[in-house]
Amino acid sequence: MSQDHKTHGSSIVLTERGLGQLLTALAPQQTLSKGETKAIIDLDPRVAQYAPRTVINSQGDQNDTTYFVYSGWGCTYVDLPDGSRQIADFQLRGDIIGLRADGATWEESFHAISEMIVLELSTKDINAALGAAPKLAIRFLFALARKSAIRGEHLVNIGRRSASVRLSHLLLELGARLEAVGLAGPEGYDCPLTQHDLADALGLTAIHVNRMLRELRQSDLLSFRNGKVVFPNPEAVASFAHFDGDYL
Amino acid sequence: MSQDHKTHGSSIVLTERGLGQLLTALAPQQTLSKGETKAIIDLDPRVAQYAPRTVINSQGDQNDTTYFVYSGWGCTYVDLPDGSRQIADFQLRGDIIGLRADGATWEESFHAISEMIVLELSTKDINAALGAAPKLAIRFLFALARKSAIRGEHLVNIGRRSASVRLSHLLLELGARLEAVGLAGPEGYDCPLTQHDLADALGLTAIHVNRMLRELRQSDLLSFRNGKVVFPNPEAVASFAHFDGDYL
DNA sequence: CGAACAGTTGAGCGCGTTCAACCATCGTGG
DNA sequence: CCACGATGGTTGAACGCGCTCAACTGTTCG
Repeated sequence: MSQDHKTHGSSIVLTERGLGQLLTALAPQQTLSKGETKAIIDLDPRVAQYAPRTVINSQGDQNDTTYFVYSGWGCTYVDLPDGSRQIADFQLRGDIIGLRADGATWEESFHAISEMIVLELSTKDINAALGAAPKLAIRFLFALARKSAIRGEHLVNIGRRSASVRLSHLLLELGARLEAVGLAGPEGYDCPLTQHDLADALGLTAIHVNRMLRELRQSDLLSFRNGKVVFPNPEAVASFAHFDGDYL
Repeated sequence: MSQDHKTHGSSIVLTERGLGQLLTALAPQQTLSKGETKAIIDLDPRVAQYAPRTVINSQGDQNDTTYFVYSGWGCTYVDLPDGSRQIADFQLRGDIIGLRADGATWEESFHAISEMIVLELSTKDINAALGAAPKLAIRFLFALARKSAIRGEHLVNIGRRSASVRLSHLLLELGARLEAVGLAGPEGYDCPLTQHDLADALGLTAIHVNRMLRELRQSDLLSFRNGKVVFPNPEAVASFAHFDGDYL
């Protein structure tokens, strides 16, 4: 527990070889070529570890950092003047956070939910490197397009679906994303989220999330207790939630 | 009035010089260099015109097209099994739609609200060209990052704000985006949206949008009648809606 | 042992919905 | 030319989903 993990995380020193291994694990959707891996390593990324429930980057910070998630759960969100919070997306292994135009402001905060290990790179350096590594730029483009599709699905979810469907859909999405990086099976997964986190992602209150979870449990659609999400009947929930993972 | 404008639009033939002019108008946020413009022209884009209220691209279509908006208003949305609709974003002059990984499916529909003129390019061709034109790839990356930020703000809007604030926020956002491309002043703009469109973007019903518009009009915050949005007191609405255009 | 935090359950309220009319405008065809 | 249907907008009444307020339980950590 470093003295400054709240804003900077504790730094971990890795050999170049270790970094390469991290990176191969970082691109689950699309394997990086050797050249691409090298392009990132040349940027001299910092590997940082953050304790659970710490802020990694706060909205409005003039912070020039882009993050790659190696392990743990995080979320990007915005705090509102009235004290409420909206989570835009959860950040899991392999996700990229904060990629943007050099100089553009970053209007969301980034928070570690469980303990996280992330790669930190200078956004400016990345932008410079992308010019020389077009293949890498395209990969980032597609990663961003995927993230954008996920946000689109969240919009549909919050805008047009009932609370119980909304909740099941999100838990199914997280399951599918975790499965893609080998952290879940079709029957369930470990989930460090609180009911409050879920509420903030779904535009609900924690109290109502609680009631919906009970309802879903009682209808044998899914159960979320003690940090474990379980789908007793995967087809049944998917159909109930109108979940189709093609957008992922 | 082509016989097939419903799915394909009527094609317009332009000289290379005309295309160049179109493109300079297309990148309002960031001026394209000559080389970049040429890279796009080399892709042999098709200029198409769509009648108001026609579908340009339907969700699930195996369509390999990326669109650039030259003029008019459109929206990307998804239709749900129960007949409701969620608009993810409105598409205005200069916006890019449908950029994605080669082969990735496109889970949203694209609809012309007013008459639209758009550039159509093969996504595959774009992907190929980006490899050779890294600068262009970075521009697209940033355009996408901006779109992603807009979606994030829409999530906040739908998830955590009351109907009247939500509505004002969206109308302010559209105003700011139009202003950036020279189609609006701070005091208002022409808007071809129906109350139903607004409802579908905001996760509300058209009936409630109607009531909120009346409320906002009566409190002198904004008026939207006969296709014109007017802000009698721009500072007052912005403060009421907690609108800060930095994310745009 | 007590404080802090997450989860649980109940009662009642209110925002936004649904259902139902009705009006205004516009393009069309008899 | 006017009748007509279609579309978008407007208003009222009542319902209900999800919220607020409040109390209580369970667990973890100092």
